[in-house]
Amino acid sequence: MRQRSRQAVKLDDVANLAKVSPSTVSLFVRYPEKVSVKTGKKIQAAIDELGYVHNKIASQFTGGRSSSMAVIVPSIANIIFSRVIQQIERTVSAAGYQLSIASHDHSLDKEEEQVKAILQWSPAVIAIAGADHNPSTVKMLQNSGIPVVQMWQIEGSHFPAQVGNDHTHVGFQAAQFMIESGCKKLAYFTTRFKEDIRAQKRYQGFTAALTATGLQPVVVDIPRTDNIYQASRSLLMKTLVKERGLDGIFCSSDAIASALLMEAFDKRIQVPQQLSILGFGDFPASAFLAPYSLSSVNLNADNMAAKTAEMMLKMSEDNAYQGEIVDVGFEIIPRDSTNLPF
Amino acid sequence: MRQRSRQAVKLDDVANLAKVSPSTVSLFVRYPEKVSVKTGKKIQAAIDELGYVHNKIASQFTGGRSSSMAVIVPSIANIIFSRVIQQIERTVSAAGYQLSIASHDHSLDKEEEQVKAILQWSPAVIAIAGADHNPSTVKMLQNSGIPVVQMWQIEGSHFPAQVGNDHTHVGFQAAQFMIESGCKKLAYFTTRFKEDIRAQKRYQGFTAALTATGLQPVVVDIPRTDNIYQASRSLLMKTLVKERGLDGIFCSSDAIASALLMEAFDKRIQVPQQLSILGFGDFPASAFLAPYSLSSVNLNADNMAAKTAEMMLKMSEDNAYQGEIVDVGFEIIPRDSTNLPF
DNA sequence: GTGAAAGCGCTAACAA
DNA sequence: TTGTTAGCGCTTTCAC
Repeated sequence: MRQRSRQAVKLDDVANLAKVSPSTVSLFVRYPEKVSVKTGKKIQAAIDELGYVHNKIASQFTGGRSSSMAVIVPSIANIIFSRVIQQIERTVSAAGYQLSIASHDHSLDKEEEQVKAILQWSPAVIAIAGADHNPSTVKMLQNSGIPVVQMWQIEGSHFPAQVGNDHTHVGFQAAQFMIESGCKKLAYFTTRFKEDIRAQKRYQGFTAALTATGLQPVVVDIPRTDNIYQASRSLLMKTLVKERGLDGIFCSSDAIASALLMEAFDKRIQVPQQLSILGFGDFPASAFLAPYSLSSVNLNADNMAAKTAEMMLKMSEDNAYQGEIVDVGFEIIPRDSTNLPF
Repeated sequence: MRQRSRQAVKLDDVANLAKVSPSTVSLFVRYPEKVSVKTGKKIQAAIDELGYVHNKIASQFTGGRSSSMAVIVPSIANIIFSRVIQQIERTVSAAGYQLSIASHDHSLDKEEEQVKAILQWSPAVIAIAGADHNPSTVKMLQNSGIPVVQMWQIEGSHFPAQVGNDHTHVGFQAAQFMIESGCKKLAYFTTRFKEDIRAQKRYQGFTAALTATGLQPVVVDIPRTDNIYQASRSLLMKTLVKERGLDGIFCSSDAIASALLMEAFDKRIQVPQQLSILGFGDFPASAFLAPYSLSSVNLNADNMAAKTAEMMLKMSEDNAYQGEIVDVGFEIIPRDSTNLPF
């Protein structure tokens, strides 16, 4: 690793030049308002002249105050997470925190490693997606004394701070919606079903609603691939042939759903008369697809991100605040790809 | 801010329990292979028993080795950046680095702030998107002694390490392609034109190619909005009416392009006979849109991300390595939305 | 509002 | 391969 040369300009140098004590400079750098205007000006002049950069590493080392935060998600590239990360970054960076990110691609072991690595930096707060982790991951987090915000999902009870949705419930409502809109045989299209715990939860809810109505769910687990659109499209006709009478599909993401929509159009399958398609995530494009717009489950992700960021800040600033459980709710947005429920 | 309690278990405690010296523990924690197997086992046992977490802050403070890296982009939510970040995170975290991210939404002043904040943490390397920055931003980076990888764009000469594309050239080639495929009147659809410097560069190249052929470019700057798909769609007909004879559009992203494609379909505009549409970024969905797939400029973003990450690691590990300029190239992918060039 | 003194937890030399 | 020693740059008392 690159050897960092010893810091060129340090706080003491600024103090010397400004003819004040180091502790005054330290105060000024962190809380400018706590220093008299006159002294502040002198110090600022010295800082500018020397090009001093405040050393956060030394600062945090000494003072025990952390001004970094971390967020751990399965995937950064997934549009739904990237939007959330974007918003969290915006909020916490405006409050003076540096944001670290880690992703683990739905591997609980990788997640454990990522948590371990993050704890070594003692961030002020950690936001982690999902409720299911390796036992040792949970233990590490709990022992660390670092506050955790569980996001995305509000199931499970490892942490008192949770912002997100009950995915089992989402799945249940989705099935309900499709049944009420007239579907007689339903499938659940997903990918990485083995790894994606939230997708499993939604499927559980989906199944519960179906069996309550005497229906049998079909699962299609789209093989892992470089391009989910291609993979999804290639499975539609096969599935329709194999599962005769299939007239409704609930997808694990709008990417899958819009791919199916495109394939249905190409193959002249009437949507929604012959086939209803319901997405998940309500991507920005979904409302504006042609010829059919895509019905989808909107997760209030922006609201979730805002609430998560807010809670992160609050937990960082206020020791006593333990967080709370916020169900941000969801909404099934009916568009062209599904019939209206009767 | 939350007051971190003094560290419960420290390296010295581990050393005491394992009956070795602190420096041996330190060595073991960082380079396990440099300690004898026997001693290593003792130390590991002590670490496990005490639940010791290595303090990277103290480590970095003392030793001057940084094991964090930072990446600065205009936007995290933009699919093209989120994929790049994902890949960089994967690579550098596998090499033991923590990745910080910052975004500035195309504001050079915000970028400057973000750079300042990041420098305070003295990361091992900084990757920054784009070649244009405030002069003081460049100065800060250069004075910091921290290696910088300029990514996304290889124009400009502030830093010897650059990975990306020549966006002026991309714009030129795009125009060339559309002219050769028969377009007589071309428009450039973009958004945030004032802020997005790369979009401007592409437009410059685009214009250069047009004027060389005696054509006049039209620019449509889509107003800032919450949903680019909606905003793009709503501008197509207006533009076609206003700019009679318009028969080709080069878009600043595949999001805009696919929205126009949808709108064209809805309005029964023949694509590509009446109107050619060329995207930028080659989103995963673009090849699989129906009824027309979208022609687009593929930027080899995955390759760019890989090269960037590789260079970041190399610059971190090897003091002497100054980086290099890598043009990852691009490819215009002809699909249904454009005619074949004659 | 400002200054003096002590020490945070670790690593880098060096020595053994 | 392991131990000893010194000190990184800052913040935090506690004075004044």
